[in-house]
Amino acid sequence: MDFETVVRHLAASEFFRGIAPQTLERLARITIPKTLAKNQTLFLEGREGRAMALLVRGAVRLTKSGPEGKEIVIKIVKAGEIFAEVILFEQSAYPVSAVAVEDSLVLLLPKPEISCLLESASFRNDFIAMLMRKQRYLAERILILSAHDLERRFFGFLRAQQGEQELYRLRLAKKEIAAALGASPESFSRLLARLKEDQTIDWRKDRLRLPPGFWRQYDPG
Amino acid sequence: MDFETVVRHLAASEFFRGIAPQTLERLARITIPKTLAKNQTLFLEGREGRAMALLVRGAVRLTKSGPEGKEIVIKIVKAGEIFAEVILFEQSAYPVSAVAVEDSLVLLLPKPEISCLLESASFRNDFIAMLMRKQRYLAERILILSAHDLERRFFGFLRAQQGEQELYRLRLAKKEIAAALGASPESFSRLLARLKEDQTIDWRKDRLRLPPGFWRQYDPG
DNA sequence: CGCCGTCCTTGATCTGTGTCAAGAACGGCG
DNA sequence: CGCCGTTCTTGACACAGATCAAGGACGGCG
Repeated sequence: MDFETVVRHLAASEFFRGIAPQTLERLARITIPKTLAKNQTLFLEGREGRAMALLVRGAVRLTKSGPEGKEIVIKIVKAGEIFAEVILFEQSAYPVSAVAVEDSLVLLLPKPEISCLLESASFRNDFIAMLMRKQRYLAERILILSAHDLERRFFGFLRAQQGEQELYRLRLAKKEIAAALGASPESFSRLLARLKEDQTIDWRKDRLRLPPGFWRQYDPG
Repeated sequence: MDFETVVRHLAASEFFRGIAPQTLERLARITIPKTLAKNQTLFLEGREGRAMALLVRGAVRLTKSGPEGKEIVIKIVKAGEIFAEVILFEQSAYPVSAVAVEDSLVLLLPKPEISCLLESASFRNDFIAMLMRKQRYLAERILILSAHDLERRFFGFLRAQQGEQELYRLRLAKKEIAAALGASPESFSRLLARLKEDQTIDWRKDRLRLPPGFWRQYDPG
């Protein structure tokens, strides 16, 4: 990938929007673009790292592993988002593993340059605001995983992923979604069977349709 | 509480350690000290707020409420920690409720002054590092809640609270601990009964004793 | 001391979800 | 097209933990 393209991707990202052009070029000079095939691992939990990542295209699953090799999904990163920024301060080991769930393109941004950018008050504010949004997201996820049943988690997932639509395009495999919901593929399959039975959803291939006005009468609890 | 005491508390906190004395005094001038009785609410989820908080003494439970009034504990804040810093950027509504679990003392630090402090590179680094620690904590908590059984969560809680000791002082009521573990009081009570039966623990009043070498042979998974 | 409210325990039962197993559907590839 | 590995579904079963209910212990206070 050529330099110009990297600059364009950076400039297009919500995150680096406000950065001065020459700063951006300096940044672009040290960013490492990397394409990931579906299921390819970007980094593993516990490994050392010195770069944070901007996901330009695709989707990446962040997981932590529990007892007996159980993998818990912490977050599915979507295009435009930053991840692994935790590496920039204090600790140098990734707290999660990152695996592409679709063919993806990431830009790796080495640590030192980012620290410089933080001198700028506006970038700093954006950066901190991003961290706080993540903190809220994780707190919310704790709530969802421990207080919502699978059905609620599923509709919450849909909304988080693509907003309150009537028609969804699901690019992830069902077992991927099950994992993201913190459930087994079997349980998720049973949930879908039940919802189909009740006429609440209509799922064909990767398209999911909800009845009109579904979200209006839906109570997130 | 007098001005000098506030300055002393601020200076003593790990968080404001590196701050210049005159800056600290300026900060102290606008901080609002507040004592909380056990079970007193500091703020409620969803309410507007403009101040973050430093817990000087005591302990505070942060919760989110789920369907049917179920309260999920996100974190138990211990003395010396900052909380509600999420209020400083982007959104002005608290994402959690904060209730004292012991008699406590908090210092409320209004937003504008903190923004100024971020100009200092060293404070900024500490601040961001703190945010990242929290992010790790929350990700870890997601793992613990969804992949560890109650017994593991209990020992993990002990360690997180007071490190790997043989003797613990538990200031919280059992039902508080149960809630912090994401379990019902009944389940927790049964767990304790079982562990007592197995001679793994000895719990009298608020003192808990583990057999010597317990942590060496304990596998966190 | 005795009362009362709260916390704790214990038992019985319920339920959502995990696990195991086996077949069915799908999708890529030769 | 047919094969084979993967994913998906379905059924039977297991189990941790929730819930409901009731009794017991404790602590504060009059």
